[in-house]
Amino acid sequence: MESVLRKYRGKGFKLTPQRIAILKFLDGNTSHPTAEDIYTEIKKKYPTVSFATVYNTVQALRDRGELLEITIDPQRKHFDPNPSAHHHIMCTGCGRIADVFTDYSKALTLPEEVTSEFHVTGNHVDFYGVCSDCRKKTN
Amino acid sequence: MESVLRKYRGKGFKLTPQRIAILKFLDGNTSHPTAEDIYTEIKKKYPTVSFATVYNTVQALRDRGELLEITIDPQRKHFDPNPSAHHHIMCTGCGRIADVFTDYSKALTLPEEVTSEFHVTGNHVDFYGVCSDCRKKTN
DNA sequence: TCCTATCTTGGAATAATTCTATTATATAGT
DNA sequence: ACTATATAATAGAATTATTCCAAGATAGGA
Ligand SMILES: [Mn+2]
Ligand SMILES: [Mn+2]
Ligand SMILES: [Zn+2]
Ligand SMILES: [Zn+2]
Repeated sequence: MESVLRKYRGKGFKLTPQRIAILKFLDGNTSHPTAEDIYTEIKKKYPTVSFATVYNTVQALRDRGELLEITIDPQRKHFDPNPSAHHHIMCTGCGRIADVFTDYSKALTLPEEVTSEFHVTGNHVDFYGVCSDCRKKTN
Repeated sequence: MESVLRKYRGKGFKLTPQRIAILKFLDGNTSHPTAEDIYTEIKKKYPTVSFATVYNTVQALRDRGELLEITIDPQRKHFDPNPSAHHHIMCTGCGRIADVFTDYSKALTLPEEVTSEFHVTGNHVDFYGVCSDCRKKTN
């Protein structure tokens, strides 16, 4: 879609072919890819693309609030092009990460001993479970 | 305390001097140390200790359910010798991680679209904020 | 079209973690 | 207390994730 690119034009964000490919790959992507996932995909069209470009681009997007770093997986970072407040569930079998769009903000209040010490700026709920595919396999 | 060691005697868990030092360091420790934090501490008494021993020991403890891996920090893993269900808040200034003992389990229900796909086994809430020390500094 | 700040790239550097082969030792069983 | 052996400690290499760097390339404003 052109709309993906329109968002970045004239904002001091250079739209190079590699970046455009990354933006298109991320646009609407709910798979929570790792840097390697992105790299592997972009490499199909731009075989000379480097990891540095992938990391540079996700950092630039993160700095603009267009992308989140997900820490749910102890092994590596995952990236999420949906920067709106939501949560995640990871399958402990295959590592797949899915979205959870429930708003828990009302319930996630903190005790006074914490709020007196911290100015709270955000929260994120990690759920863990086993997906249906993995349940079939282990059965 | 001897009680720390008593828990592991006669359970196929060898109590070597290095492990005892690690267990004592972790016992009641609420600082959520990294592997390096543990290594640095144990090295004071056992200068030849290796990272492999630290990682081997925390893995053994994790496998026994005596220790949790905390993923709240995108930079590195932290370890928590308190395996009971609780949550964390990290200061985005200094990286300090504090405990949150509120029980949110009642509120953290998942929509049917998620529960139909995942057998949920656990959850963890990450809070982010700025601690009072860091607020002073930035002011 | 030209200029230049910004980007891309390969490769090196860094950092976190895991692996491997060897040596050492805690502890169960005698 | 002694021994045997399963388990652990160690150094260092390997792996993996991520960042840094210097040199050449280019997007996009003037
Ligand atoms: Mn998401
Ligand atoms: Mn804790
Ligand atoms: Zn799965
Ligand atoms: Zn702080």
